[in-house]
Amino acid sequence: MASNRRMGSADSEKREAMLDAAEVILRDQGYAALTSRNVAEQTGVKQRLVYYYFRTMDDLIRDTFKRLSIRELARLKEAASSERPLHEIWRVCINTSDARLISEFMALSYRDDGIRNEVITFIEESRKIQTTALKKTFAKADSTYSPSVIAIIATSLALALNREAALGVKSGHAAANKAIKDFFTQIEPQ
Amino acid sequence: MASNRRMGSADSEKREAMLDAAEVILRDQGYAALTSRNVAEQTGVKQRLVYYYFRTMDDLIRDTFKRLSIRELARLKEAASSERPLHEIWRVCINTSDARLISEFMALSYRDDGIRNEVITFIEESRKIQTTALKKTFAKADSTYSPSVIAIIATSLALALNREAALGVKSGHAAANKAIKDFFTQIEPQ
DNA sequence: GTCTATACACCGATAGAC
DNA sequence: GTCTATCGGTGTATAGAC
Repeated sequence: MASNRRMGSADSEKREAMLDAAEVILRDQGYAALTSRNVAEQTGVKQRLVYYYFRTMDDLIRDTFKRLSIRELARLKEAASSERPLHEIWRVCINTSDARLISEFMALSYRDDGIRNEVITFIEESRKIQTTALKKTFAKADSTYSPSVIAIIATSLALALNREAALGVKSGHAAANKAIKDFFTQIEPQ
Repeated sequence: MASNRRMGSADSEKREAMLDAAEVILRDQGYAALTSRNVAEQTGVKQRLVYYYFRTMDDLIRDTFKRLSIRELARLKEAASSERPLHEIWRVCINTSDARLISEFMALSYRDDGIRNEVITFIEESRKIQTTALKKTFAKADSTYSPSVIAIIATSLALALNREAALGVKSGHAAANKAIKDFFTQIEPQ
């Protein structure tokens, strides 16, 4: 039963501010705290206005992830087209969005079809970008490693290092980071 | 302000049933749905009884993770003392708790001090078990790989494979799994 | 041990004024 | 565009009867 409530345009400044607020709330307080009242307060408006820009709270969460996804894929593409793609992609993965924010979207993706589809698309897109970059560089260096396997391992490791660092665990991190960088330097010198 | 409400003992059957219910709810519906009403319904009792066995809902969540943590560490220890520790530990990591359940505890650990401490202890304990097992096997095989780096990489990869499989993504998984197993077989043959 | 009943806060979403 | 006011529903936690 769709209501015929009036809605604001998608390029409004207030709307962007609400997406910003949603990111902050998700990161700091988790998805249970992502309420229309909290978004309104953080944005400096009244609760009712949130429903002027978003049909439901689910819509707001999805749009928040979509915006994040576009931003991260753009960073990856830029890194892939740089002079040292392996090193630059690793740098992007290690300096990605806050681990707390990612973990919220992960948890949500298992129960919200809309977010799950967005997350799957993001994973597949980023893996494609990474694998393509690795393939090119490996070919130049006559390496026999499997680009797709290295892509999965590096992504997994970067996520885990970020997650643990956010928790305060860091034993063995420096060594793992060095091992990956040494491996990439061997294939992509200078 | 602690209340002097009466409390049930820690080894009651109903209490265990409530922890079981909490795991199911967390896995299937997420932490926002982990309410005293839902736990009561799933356990077949009235809401009030949940507060007879747990002082607060936070206590219930923490005890749920503690029980899970003990169970998983026991499985790891058993694997480490088997005849083929590397292969057995990898098997335990790949067949660990449901990825959805883990992601809920991960998200919670960033905001609940009690859970965070339990999670940190779990990570450090399991890493110690893994690294010790790797060290022994590597020494026997004269391998020069760093046990702690391999432990972090393998754990990260297992978590990522489980997470993506739960989402429905599986491209490159078979190859990654094979690469790890080949590596372990090289060091730990038969 | 287990229950009914209840206090009080907060949630999503809407109607309709300005 | 932005607001006040409000609906019905659900959350934690408690008092106290049986």
